[in-house]
Amino acid sequence: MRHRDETKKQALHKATIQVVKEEGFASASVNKIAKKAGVAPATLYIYFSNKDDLLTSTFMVTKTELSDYILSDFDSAKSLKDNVHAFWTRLYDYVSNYPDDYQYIDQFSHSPLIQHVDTNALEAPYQEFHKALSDGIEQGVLKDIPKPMMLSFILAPVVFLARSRLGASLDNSAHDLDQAFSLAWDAISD
Amino acid sequence: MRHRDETKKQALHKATIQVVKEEGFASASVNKIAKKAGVAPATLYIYFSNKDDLLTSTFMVTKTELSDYILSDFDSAKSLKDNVHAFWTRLYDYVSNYPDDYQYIDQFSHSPLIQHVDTNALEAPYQEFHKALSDGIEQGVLKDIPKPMMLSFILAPVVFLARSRLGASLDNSAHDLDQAFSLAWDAISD
Amino acid sequence: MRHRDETKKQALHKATIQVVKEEGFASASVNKIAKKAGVAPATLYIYFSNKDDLLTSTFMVTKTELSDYILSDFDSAKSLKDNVHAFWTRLYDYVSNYPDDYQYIDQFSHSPLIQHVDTNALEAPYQEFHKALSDGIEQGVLKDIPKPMMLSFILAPVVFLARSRLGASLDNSAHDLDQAFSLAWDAISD
Amino acid sequence: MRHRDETKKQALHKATIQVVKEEGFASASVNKIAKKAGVAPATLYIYFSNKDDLLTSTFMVTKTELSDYILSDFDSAKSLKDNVHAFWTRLYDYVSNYPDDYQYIDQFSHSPLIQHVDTNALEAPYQEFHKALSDGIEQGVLKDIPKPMMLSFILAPVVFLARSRLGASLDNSAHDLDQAFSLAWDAISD
DNA sequence: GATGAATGAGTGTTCATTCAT
DNA sequence: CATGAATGAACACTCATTCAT
Repeated sequence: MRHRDETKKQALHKATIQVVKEEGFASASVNKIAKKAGVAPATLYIYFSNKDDLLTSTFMVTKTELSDYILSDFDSAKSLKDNVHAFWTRLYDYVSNYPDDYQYIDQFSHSPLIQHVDTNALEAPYQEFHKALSDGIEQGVLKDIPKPMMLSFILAPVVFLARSRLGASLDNSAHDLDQAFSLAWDAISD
Repeated sequence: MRHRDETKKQALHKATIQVVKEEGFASASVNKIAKKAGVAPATLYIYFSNKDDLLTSTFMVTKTELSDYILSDFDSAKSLKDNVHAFWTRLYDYVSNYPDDYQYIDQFSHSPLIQHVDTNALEAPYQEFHKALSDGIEQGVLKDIPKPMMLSFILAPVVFLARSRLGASLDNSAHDLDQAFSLAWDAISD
Repeated sequence: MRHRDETKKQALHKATIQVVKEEGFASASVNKIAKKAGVAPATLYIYFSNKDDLLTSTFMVTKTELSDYILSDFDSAKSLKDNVHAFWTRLYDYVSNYPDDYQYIDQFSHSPLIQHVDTNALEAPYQEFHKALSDGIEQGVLKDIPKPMMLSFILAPVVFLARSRLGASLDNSAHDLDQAFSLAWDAISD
Repeated sequence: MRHRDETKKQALHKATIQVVKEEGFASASVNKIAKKAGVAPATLYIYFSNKDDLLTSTFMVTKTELSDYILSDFDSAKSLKDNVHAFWTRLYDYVSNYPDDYQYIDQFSHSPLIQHVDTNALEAPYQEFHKALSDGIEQGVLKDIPKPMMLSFILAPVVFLARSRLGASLDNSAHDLDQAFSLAWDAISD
C-alpha cells in the first residue's frame, strides 16, 4: 500500500484557504479546492469525512497556528505591559503577514459552521495570558472591567486596522502602531 | 430601474436577510428567497438583474437604514462628546434590536461582493459626523490620530461586544455600556 | 408560464420502467431515466421530489393499472368459478402483454422501498374479489383455508409460469392455461 | 482459480449476503462488503475478478447450499409422496431458517446478472428428483402435465407463504403447513 | 498475499437563470 | 407584471477498480 501522505493533508488545508481567499467562503467548492491542491476530488474524502470536516479542520489548524504565533513571545517573567504589547504586535504581524489565513479564520468564524467547534479547546492556549490579565486587575494595574470588554479594546482596533483597506496606509508604520497600542493601553490601564 | 410595486422589492430585501440569517450566506438560494418573499423565482428578475444585484441592493438599503438609525440623534448644536455618545449608543441599539440586519451587513461586508459596491456613497451620510470629529481634533478635544484609528476605538468595542456570545451577559446593562463608552472616550480624548 | 405537462409525468413513469427493464433495478439512474424520457435530469425534480418518489410513484401507478386490468371482468353476478377464472386469465394476460410493467412491480416489491408504501391502499380494489372468496368459503364451494394460502395457489402458478423462461414454451397455449387453471381450482375447491 | 485461504473467500460470500440484506441489492458496495468481511477492498480482487464475479459466485455457492439442504432427505427407496413432502418441508425450513440466504438468491435471480450464469449446472442436483417425478407421471401417480407447471404448484406456495408478511402468521404452525402440502399434492396427483 | 491510498467516472440533487404563457 | 416549467452547469459525494508498497 501507499503510505498516507501527511503533506497532502496540509496541501488541502492550504488550498482551502487559497480558494476561500480567491472565491469567497460561499463559492469555495470541493472541486476547486482539490484541483488547487493537485489531487482528485475523491482523494479529499480519504483525509476528511466531508466538506464541513475539511473546512472545520482547516479552521482548527489555522487557529492553532495563530495562537502559537501570537503567544510565542509571551514570557511570564516580563511585565504585564510588555506582554500585552507583544501580544498586540504579534497579532498585527500575523494579520499583516498571513492575511489569507487570517481572512479564513474570520470568514469561518462568521459562518454557521463555527457552532459545531469546541471553542473551549481553542481558547486553552490563551490561559496564561488571561491569567496575566486577571493578575493585572488584582494588582490595580488594569481597570476592573469585564475581561471580554478589555479584550475588545486590545484586539478589536488592530484587527479593524489590519482588515480595513484604510489599514493599508498604516502598513510598516511603526509609529502609528505604537500610537495605537498606547491608546489601547491607556484605555484599559488604571 | 423604477418599478411600480415597491412593496415587492422590499419584501425581497427582507426575505434575503431572513434567509441569510436562517441558512447562512453560503446557502441562501434565490428559490428560498423568492418563496420566503411570496413571489415566484422569475419575478425576482423583474426587480433585480441577478442574484448579486439582489444581495448588493439589499446590502445598500440596509446599510442606509443603519446610517439613518445611527445618525438620527446627531445634532450639530450638541457637544462633541454627546454626539459621539449618541452615535455609540445608537449603534449598540441597532445591533441589539436588528441583529439579522446587522448580521447581513456583516456577512456581506466579508464577502467578495463588497468589492463591487461604491463605498464612498455609503460613507456620505457620515460626513457631518466626520466633520465634527475633525473639529474636535482641531480644538484639541480629541487626540491627533488618524481618523480610521479613532473610529476603530469607537466602533470596534461595541460591535465586538454585541456580536460575541459573551456580549449576551452585558445585555440591558446600562452600567456596562456606559463603562465601555467611558473607556472609548478616554482612549480618544485628550 | 408554461403549463404543467401531465404527459411528461407519464413519460417519466414509462422511462423508469424501461430503464429498469434494460439495466436492472440497481443500475437505473436518474440520468438514464431522464434521458430516456427526453427531459433534463433537473426537470425530473419538478414532478417528483426525489428518486425514491419517482420509483414509488411509478410503482403505485403501475400497480393500480394492474388491478384495473385484472378486475375489469369481475362481475358479482357471475359465478365464483367464472370470476376466479377471469381473474386468473387477466393476470396471465397482463404478465404476458406487459412484461416490463410486471417486472417493474416485481422488482420494486422486492426492494427496500416497498416498506414505505401504504400496501393497504393498494389492496383496496381487490375488496370485492376477496369478499367473493369469503362467500365461497362460507357456502362450502371453497376449502376453509387461510385466504393468503388460497391466493398463493391461485396467483403463484400463473406468475411462476409467466415469469420463468420455461413459461415461454407455454405461450399462446390455451390448453396449457386451462389445464393450469383446473389444477388451481381443484386445489382450492371442495 | 484456487487460493490457499478459502476462509477469506467464505467470509466474503457471507459478508455479501449480509450487506445485501442490510442495504439492499442496489446499495451493496464492495467497500461495505470488504469491511464487513474484515478485509481490504483490494483483497477482494485477489479472490474475485470483479464485483459481478463476487455476486455471481456468492449466488452459485448459496444456491448449491440450498439444493444440498433441500435434497438431503431425498431417498429413492422412499415413496414419491414422501420424497415430495420432504422436498417441500426442507424448502420451507430453509427459507425460514436462512432468510438472508434465501433473500439473496431471490434478489440475484431477479437481477440482470442471472442471465450470465449457467442455469443448467445449478439444476443438476435436482436430476434424481426430476426423475422421480417423471416416474410418477409414467406410473399414473401424478397428472400428466408439464414439469415446470407441476413444480410451480409444489414450489410457489411455500415460497409465497414464507416470503410474504402474511406468512408470519403461519410460522410454527405444523397444521397449516401440512394443509398446504395436502393442497399441493391434491393439485398434482391423479 | 495483502493492503490502504488514489482516482475517473458516476451518483442524486440543487443552482441561478430563462422561457413560454 | 407575473408566473411555474424547464434546464445546463455545478454541487457534494460514492463508486468499482488499480496502484505502489
